[in-house]
Amino acid sequence: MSTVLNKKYYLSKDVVKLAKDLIGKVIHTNIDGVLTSAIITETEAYAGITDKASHAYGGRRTQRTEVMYSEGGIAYVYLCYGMHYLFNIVTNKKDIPHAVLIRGIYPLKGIETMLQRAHKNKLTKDIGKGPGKVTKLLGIDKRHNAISLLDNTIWLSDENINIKKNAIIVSKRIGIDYAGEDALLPYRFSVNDEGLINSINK
DNA sequence: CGTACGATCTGCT
DNA sequence: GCAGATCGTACGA
Repeated sequence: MSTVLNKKYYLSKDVVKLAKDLIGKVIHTNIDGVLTSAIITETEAYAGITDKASHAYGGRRTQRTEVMYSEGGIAYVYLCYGMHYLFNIVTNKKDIPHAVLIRGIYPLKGIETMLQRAHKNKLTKDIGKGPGKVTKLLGIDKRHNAISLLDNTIWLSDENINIKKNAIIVSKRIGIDYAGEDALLPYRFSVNDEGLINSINK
């Protein structure tokens, strides 16, 4: 049985717990006329105005970060290093800029399309490892910034994929050395390859 | 208006 | 392991 993640889910007050819970959930996109879906294998939490690694640190509100202050359940997509789109899920209630960055996925449906988008000819374990690759495979770009995740373009579901607790790795976040001591926070969650394969093959 | 740089990936060494 | 690609955003002048 499959359940689409609803508004209540995204309104969770605990962004770190949510980031962990999203491991093993399924993300679907209906973009450019193609349906794709993939298991979420890696996430990072960005905990609002007190988190130095967050774009909303210190309560910063700009045209770009305004999206993060919306009510949970929408997408925050932005360009990084001038060439990669990064996909985040905005969580918590309005005016609390929490978000979860999706850093890794593993393709389930629409694999042919994803291979084309990645310019690859075969499926590998690491095809969806890395936040820039996630958006590339799923076809997400800045057009999808601020869209609802309760609609039929991008949405998430719980397919009862059972990831063993001990297959989830908790670590510090990546690429945020500028965040001082907050760079050390255990806000990154990922499932190891073995745990992932075990969950898919049943 | 100018400028510095980033929640990265790839290919070459 | 490292440099290069490449550009919107943020912020100071």
